[in-house]
Amino acid sequence: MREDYSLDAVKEIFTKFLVERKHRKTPERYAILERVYQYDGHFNAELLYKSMQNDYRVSLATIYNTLDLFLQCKLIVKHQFGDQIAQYEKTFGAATHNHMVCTICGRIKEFSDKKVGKMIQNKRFAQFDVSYYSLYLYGICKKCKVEREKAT
Amino acid sequence: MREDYSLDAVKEIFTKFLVERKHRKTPERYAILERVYQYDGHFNAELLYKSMQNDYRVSLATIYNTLDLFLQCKLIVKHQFGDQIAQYEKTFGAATHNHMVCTICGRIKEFSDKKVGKMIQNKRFAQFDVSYYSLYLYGICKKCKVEREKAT
DNA sequence: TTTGTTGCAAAACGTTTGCAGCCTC
DNA sequence: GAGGCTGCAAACGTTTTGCAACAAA
Repeated sequence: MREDYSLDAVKEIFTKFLVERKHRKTPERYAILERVYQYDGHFNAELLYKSMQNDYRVSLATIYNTLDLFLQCKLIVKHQFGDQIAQYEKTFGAATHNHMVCTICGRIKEFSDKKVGKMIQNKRFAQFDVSYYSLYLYGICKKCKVEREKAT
Repeated sequence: MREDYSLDAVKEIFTKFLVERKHRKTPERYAILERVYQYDGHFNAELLYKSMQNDYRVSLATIYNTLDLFLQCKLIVKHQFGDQIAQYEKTFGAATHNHMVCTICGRIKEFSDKKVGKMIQNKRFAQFDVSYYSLYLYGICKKCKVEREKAT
């Protein structure tokens, strides 16, 4: 994941991917890519779909289909934090970070730690080509901790 | 997560939890707990349900309800590796380990690395009480890599 | 006796699929 | 023009919920 990027660079990567795989360069795909890269944090398919309806006509099916393409060319990453809703996140322009998930309220907090990434990069995993990783810390956030203490 | 444990110890933890929270000690709950602790690797709700049907009559609803209790008292851990099916795993008796998920075939391989655990233990997370963590490495497993190379 | 828990079935939910029409290539 | 891609709606599979009957406390 890199912090310096331009939307054009991202589009270029996507175009290259589409051409290589002999997929078509449809306007829907680029419209979705632009919207996806407007999100700074997490988003899900439903949210993306609703946010696009005002200015672009796309179906949920196309959203899902297109998100899958973005996953394949690693322009986004997919998370599933305990509930059934898949969360997505852009990879370019997002600093490497990990997630703390509150097991009470479900809120997600990000934190960065270069050590984990370095450790994974340095380690050789037998017979496995690592393309990315996710580190989730589950626990209780400050807010819920305070509330719990108040209750007793 | 500890490697030395007895089923009795696990039951005791569960009983203590039920009493504390003023929940009832039903035979179904203990039957499910026993079955859950017979699994060495991952299992899902459906699998657990089907495996119990032969020797104990429980509904899927109760399975889900009970798994949730086990999660609350940390006797199991829940994973969602990309697909929609939640996977569970016992915590006692399972060595600390992380997961490598193949993005092509979905197969999951475990690996252990003490460094990650230590790093997390040593780090102080601002305003967040960590109870456990999950580290997932996504990539391509040996089998899929070989097959892909064969294809070209 | 009270009320938390159960099984059952139906509902809910996010996601996937089938298909006719459309539009890249 | 061929066939990949679209929107739409229906289907899917996992999980949740409502409710009457049951049983732990």
